[in-house]
Amino acid sequence: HSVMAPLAVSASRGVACVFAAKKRALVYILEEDEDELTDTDSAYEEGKFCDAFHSSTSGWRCCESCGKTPNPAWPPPSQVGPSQLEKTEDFSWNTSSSFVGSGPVPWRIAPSLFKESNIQSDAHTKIPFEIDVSGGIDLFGTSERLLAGSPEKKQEFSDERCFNGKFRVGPFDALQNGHAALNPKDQPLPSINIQSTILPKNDSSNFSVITASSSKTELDDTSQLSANFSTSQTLSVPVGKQVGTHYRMDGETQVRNGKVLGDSRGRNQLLPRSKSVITPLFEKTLSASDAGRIGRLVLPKKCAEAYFPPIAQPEGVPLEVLDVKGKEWVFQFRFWPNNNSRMYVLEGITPCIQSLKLQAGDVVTFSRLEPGGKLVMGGRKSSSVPSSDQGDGAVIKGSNSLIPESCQAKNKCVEGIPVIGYMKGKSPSFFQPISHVSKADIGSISSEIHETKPPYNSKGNGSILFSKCKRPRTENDIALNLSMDEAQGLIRPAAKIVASVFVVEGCEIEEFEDTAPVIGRPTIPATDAFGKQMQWVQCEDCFKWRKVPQDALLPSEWICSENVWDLDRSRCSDAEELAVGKLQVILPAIKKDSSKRREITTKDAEMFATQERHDTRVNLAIQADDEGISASADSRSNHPSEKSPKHKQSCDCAICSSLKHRFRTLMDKYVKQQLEEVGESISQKLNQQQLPEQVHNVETQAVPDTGNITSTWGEERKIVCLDYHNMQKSSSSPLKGQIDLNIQPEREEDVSPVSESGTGKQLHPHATEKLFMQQMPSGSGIGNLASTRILQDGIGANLLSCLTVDGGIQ
DNA sequence: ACTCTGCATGGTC
DNA sequence: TGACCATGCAGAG
Repeated sequence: HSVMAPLAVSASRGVACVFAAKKRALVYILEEDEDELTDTDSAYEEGKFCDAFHSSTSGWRCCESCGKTPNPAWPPPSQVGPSQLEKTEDFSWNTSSSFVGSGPVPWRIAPSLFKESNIQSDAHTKIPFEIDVSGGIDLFGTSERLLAGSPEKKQEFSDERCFNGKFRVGPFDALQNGHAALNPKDQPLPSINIQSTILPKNDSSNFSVITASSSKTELDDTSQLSANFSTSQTLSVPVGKQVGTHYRMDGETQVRNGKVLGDSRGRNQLLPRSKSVITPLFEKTLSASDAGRIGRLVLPKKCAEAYFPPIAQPEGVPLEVLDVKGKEWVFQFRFWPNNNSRMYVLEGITPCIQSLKLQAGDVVTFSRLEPGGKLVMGGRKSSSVPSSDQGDGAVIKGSNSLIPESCQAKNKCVEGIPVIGYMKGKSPSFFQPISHVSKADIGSISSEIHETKPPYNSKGNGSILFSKCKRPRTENDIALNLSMDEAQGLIRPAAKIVASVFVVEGCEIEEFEDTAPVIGRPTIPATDAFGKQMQWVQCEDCFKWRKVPQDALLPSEWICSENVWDLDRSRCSDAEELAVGKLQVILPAIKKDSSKRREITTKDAEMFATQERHDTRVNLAIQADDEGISASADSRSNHPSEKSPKHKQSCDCAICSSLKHRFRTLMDKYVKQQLEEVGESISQKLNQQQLPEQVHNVETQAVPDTGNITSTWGEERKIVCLDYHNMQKSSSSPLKGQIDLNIQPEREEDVSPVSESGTGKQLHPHATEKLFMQQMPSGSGIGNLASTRILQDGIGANLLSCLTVDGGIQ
């Protein structure tokens, strides 16, 4: 440890620490809220590096024993031409002066997905995209879709990307001999956690770059894109049928227009037939000069230094590049001295640009194809990516015209998180994490160009959230940033639709094909006397509980009249199937007398305010997704209703439905988790007290002969579900457990009871928990969960009641 | 006169 | 204020 001295620290957002030893260095950017990494211990403890810390060996190095090695940003010496090797000598990472150039690259992830998982990419994690494509390389983004890194964990497909040559590296610019060192690990908001690292690989100054790729990729029906992570997690997505896909991956960094391309989605513009790994590097919007006849493409300095071979002489080196068509080009990669700096250019690109039919305003992308380490150059027509690079700017669907000039001119404000998923065709991307998703992103998505926006801000702003775009971020922007992850959690597949689940970086990704997710009224799964699966649902109007088929997908405002399965109970005036007493045993949370709903307390008001904020975000997310760019523009500053149609409670649009359904799923999971804890406590209690008979009692009471609660989730879960329902009802919300899709953002801070009372809706899991806790008597000594109470009160018949009550704990 | 090359300038961040 | 980069421009070919 002693040899590892911090070379640089402190960044406006986050802390960058550089450790160098024996010509090896590592830049590590800490998350904003993380404690400053001041020693290697912490890094090691966080599992950033080797699985085993080699205390006997100084410096970070290619760890043979762990198999973790720096990720070469550029092909190893063997793959680099002689001239390049020559140059590398000039750029050796010498001891403490190792870094020059880029500083921390801001990484952001889709909030929710990884928020829970708290995924932290291993600094050495490589997230190239293993692509198996049969459609050839798509350079124009007409068929692009990216999978990327931080599923959010930073995201957000990871996120530091370089667009137009600018890394989002914060104040920390570590350059050595003109080579940028990137190491983004920035996850300000709940989002995809992406880390990018450039490590000096050896004395010959080859450096490694771990890039999080994020790009959008739209694949043809036969294409397959898979992201192969060094962590052995793989993502295989049948692109052609991806309707809604949750990607949760940690990504690496890429640069796009100076921004590292590193989202959770890897742009697979390059689609070789054979399985190859493509690591998106960066992209740049062609300027007039770039696209001019001169044939010189100005390369973003940091990108050039990070991903192109190091050059010591202005003459540079010839660079072989493949285009999407597989054609090989040779450009001269060189630089001009400029203000004591360098201006990197690719010369001789005109033929290639023309071949790709690119022009000023279009985007040229650079990726690296493995094996071989060849550079692949792609392009994307600007027309296909409306305002894509302008990110935060006001954007109108399909048009760049509304992009703030400041953003357009410099391709700044490129922000947003790579679209996590997308809806084929014109469907909005349900799963795009609103967080960090710029309006432009939304716009591009809605326009069938599922473009991934590098969150990277050209000028090294370092944070998507703090884009240098002149337009001040509005409250709605923030809401968007916070809501998509949550919104994602609300989406669930339609009835009978089984999502394909695959795991990426330990995160489950649900993929739905061809069927938009839906939202249904919460129900309580159960089994009837014949052992048949069914579910209980409460009428929206009379609050009576009815049995419906297990596969029944009910609208959020389901009422008795819609009970087509039991016409004898298709009216609110019809009696319930179960006697009150029995029903209460089964559904203890039921409170049939709405008049007895407890009054809203201050705490409740706060709780509801939280809900409202949450829902507002969801609402915004919905709008953004649903209405594309125009919606985004609306949501930015105005209440949805002011410029766009409201989503009614009964709205059955795909987005609303999806969110509602997803919410239910999420709720189930949450409840299950909580109940597992409760159950665990109970089990412990039982073991301690040795009261098996009480357990029996519980089961007996919870499983009446009629309407037995299904064992699908276990008893605990059932109980919580009931409580959940009860809480909903007890919210005194006129909306009764529905998501208010039209909450005004302006009211986010409005915590008045009046406000709350009018915005009752389904609770976000966390909100539910909060409410749950708030409902517990403060002096009851109840801990975080009812389990505590259960332990205190014992188990058995008290179990159910202790968890449910008129909105509180009995 | 035109193109290419290298550098300088100025705007933006 | 400095870095970056788009573009202009002058000199050379």
